[in-house]
Amino acid sequence: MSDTQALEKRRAPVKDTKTSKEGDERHEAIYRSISDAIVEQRLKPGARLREDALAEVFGISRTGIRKILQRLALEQLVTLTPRRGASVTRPTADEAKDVFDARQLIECGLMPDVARRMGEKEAAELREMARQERQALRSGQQSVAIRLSADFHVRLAQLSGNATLAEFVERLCSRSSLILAVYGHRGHLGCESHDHDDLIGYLETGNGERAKAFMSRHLKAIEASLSMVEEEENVPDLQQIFGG
Amino acid sequence: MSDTQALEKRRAPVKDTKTSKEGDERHEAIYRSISDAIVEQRLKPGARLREDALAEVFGISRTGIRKILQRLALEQLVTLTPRRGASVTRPTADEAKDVFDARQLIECGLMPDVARRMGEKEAAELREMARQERQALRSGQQSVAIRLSADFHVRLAQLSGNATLAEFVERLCSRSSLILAVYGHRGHLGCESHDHDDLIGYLETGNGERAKAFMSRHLKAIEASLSMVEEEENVPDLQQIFGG
DNA sequence: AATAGGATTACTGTATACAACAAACAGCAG
DNA sequence: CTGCTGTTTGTTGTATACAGTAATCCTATT
Repeated sequence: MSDTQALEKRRAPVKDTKTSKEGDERHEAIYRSISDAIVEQRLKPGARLREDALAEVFGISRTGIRKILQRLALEQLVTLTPRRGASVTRPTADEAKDVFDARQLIECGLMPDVARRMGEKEAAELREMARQERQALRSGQQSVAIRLSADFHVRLAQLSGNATLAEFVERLCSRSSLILAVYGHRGHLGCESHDHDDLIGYLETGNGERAKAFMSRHLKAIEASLSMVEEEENVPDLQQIFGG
Repeated sequence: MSDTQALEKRRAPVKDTKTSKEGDERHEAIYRSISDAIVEQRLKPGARLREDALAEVFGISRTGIRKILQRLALEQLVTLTPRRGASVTRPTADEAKDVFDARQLIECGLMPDVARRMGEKEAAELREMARQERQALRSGQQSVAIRLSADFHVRLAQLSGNATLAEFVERLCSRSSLILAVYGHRGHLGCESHDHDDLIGYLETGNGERAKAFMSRHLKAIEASLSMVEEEENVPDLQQIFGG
């Protein structure tokens, strides 16, 4: 296999001209590739992410991969253990609670601002996003639907006009997708499909308080739909059983 | 000068045994060194942070410095421009508004939880922090006082029990220090010294709503104390003057 | 004398090589 | 047959070398 590797290495230099011209954008694309794969659960929690393997797949060296991995680690999508490398984060029940409490506080608090800044153009954009989400769900693409749902919440936060809080919501939504992947029931992905449309309705009429209350219930419903049993790891039980 | 550099390089290997044993902790220490220097305004907004220089100062190679710089960039304490390197972030007025709005939402929203979890031990710890802050202020160490004030707000958020939101507050406080450094008046650092003690009082008696209202006024007062004039940079005027 | 153009310099971006550590496996002893 | 230890392999951590780019300075020309 190392022979194949050696041969494939020759393909990298071909991209050099392109890489040097738009290196940052390539990094961004790779980052998003991995991020999407995690959020869409194609990379399952606990999956190991070896630097060599990623470097080979994306045709850049380990240096760049490490940079991306660190960014993902800071966003808590991957866990970086000192000499063991990177793996997709497996959120604990406590973390899940923290994330949803945080979403309650921030996303609900943002609704009045969003309602105030809501125009026809924004409403149309959100409706289109909700439509795509429904469509994905109907055609059985649950992974895609999860990501589109997260995108919807993020876009909503961005419409508040506060970039800092929008960024926080983005991170919370990414982690939520991970939480859904671990604790969610198959066939019931957090957001009910009509919920988002209802929400747009309240926002469109400028009814911030109503939207806030609705968002609160919406998030509570998602959280309630989770089954908070910590999946047993490979060899964890002994300590638990004997009261370690 | 490059000769001196070449000679000094020999000092690095001496540390290797130590570095390899506790490399992570050393990185953490360096990170905090730089972070503190920024928050305490010993590194002023706009200051360039050359990788070579930092690498030499801390006795590690550029690789490690880059890692730290990237982390600081993600926290928005330093700005990383593509081929120009790193510099201390100079917050804009818009960013300042976003940050303080975010603090209003999050820190105020956290107060009821904090009040609920407040015990004697926690109150004592906070009073000690407030005392140190007053002392630093009295002895003219404004830089230190700014950092201690930020530490106070962060510790408060941690007492809410929500690690995720506490982390957000930490980042917001760091950026606030930067904002104070740029837009604050000399001699009037954001937090009034007695404010924090009053706040502890409300929290100690479990009066979450009162604490919430007080925190809101507290933050508003800090924001109001800023003079929101964007400092002229070195050579920026031409475009502004001629309506670029 | 001032400006434009070119050359040099200084800095970052990237890859690769080397070293250290942890885990897995095999071999040996009980 | 089971448990322990030594070796080997695989993977990360760190440094350094090389390349490319932007900024600065110097020179020449108008």
